[in-house]
Amino acid sequence: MSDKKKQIIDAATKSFSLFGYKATTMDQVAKMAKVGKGTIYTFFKSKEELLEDIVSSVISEIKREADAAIDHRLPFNENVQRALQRIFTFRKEHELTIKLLQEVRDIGTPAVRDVMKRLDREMIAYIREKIEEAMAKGEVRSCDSELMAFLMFKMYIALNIDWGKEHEPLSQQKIAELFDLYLLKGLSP
Amino acid sequence: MSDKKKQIIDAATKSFSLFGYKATTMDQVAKMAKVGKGTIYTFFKSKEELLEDIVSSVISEIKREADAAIDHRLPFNENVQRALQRIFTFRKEHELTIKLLQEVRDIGTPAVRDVMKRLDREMIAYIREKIEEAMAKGEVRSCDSELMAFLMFKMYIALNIDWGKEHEPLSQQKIAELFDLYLLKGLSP
DNA sequence: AAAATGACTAAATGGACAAATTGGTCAACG
DNA sequence: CGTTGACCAATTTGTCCATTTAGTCATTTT
Repeated sequence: MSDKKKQIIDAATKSFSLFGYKATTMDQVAKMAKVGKGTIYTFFKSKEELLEDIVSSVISEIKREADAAIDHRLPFNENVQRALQRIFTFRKEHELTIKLLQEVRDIGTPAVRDVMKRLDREMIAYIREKIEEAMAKGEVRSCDSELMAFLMFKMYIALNIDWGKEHEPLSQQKIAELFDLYLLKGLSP
Repeated sequence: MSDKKKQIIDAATKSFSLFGYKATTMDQVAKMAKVGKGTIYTFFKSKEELLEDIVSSVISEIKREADAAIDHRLPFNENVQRALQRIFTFRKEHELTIKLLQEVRDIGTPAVRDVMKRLDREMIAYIREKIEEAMAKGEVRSCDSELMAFLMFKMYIALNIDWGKEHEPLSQQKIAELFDLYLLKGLSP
């Protein structure tokens, strides 16, 4: 990748993280990246595509991190939980995802909504892969992997994020227990 | 309840259902109810309280309907599903709840957000009661009933509402199966 | 020639101000 | 005493106009 493209991506990432997508101007990105504004448009056809590219990188990074959390000697239920935990820890701790999610909640910028929806879909697709691998190995019984991944994702959000809004947040340990008891029990072969 | 109060409640319910909370004016309600505007304020201290009272009635109505769906000769898992099904069918089919939920999504009117949050909390409390009754009878193993009710509620939303946004909606039968397999299995004594 | 640039444009946004609307009150009424 | 609608303060809406912004492209730089 060219030097200038990297500078642009770095600058935009920093600005999106700091001010959000809407409040970031292309002039600002150009200045921070120390390039002319026109240069940005030789690499990206619009502001929206710039965001999409950056979020694609984030998605790859999250998948890499989730993969790193997986230990193939451990059973499926343990691994899927480790992966989910990493995914949501990332979302909660990385400035860019924090800022973008906040922007969706507070302003509802359509471009950001779309891109965060894609992030969700990709995370579900990732979990789905893991389920299918486990199914192939006979670690879990056969099931609709898309639906199962969707359910795991939603349940994790419920436990990890939603519950904490009106109650004392659950420990990772407690979440793991519940996950095991209620969701994974039904999956055992 | 006085005649005039009923007229006011009926008019407001109709107007909220038709135009939403924000787009309903107190003058309009007064006119529809064929009373002076001041009369409204002898029964309700504000527009918000009028909404709250109406939603309280809706909550009671939903609970009554859910209760009617329960058959004490059937096992817990069957009954809890029947109740949940009724609850969400109500939300999807009644003009008032449809309009108010739409208003929260599209405009985010704070008063409506608050009142719909309360509706959710009350539904969870209702499910919680059913769980505790079942626990007392030994139909399900002992557990944190609040947490369990919360999980059931969230899972039902995921299956009944969220899944359908990006996939072919699930049949009630399929939802029941999944519910049984994944959530209720972990609850069996 | 290819890559980079920033002045430029059309469109969107925001601010300031007036006009209209609305939730809530209360003196008067029957 | 229950009811009312004219009235008020406050918010919302409509309307300018100035500013800002995403995106383009003729020109410059390499």
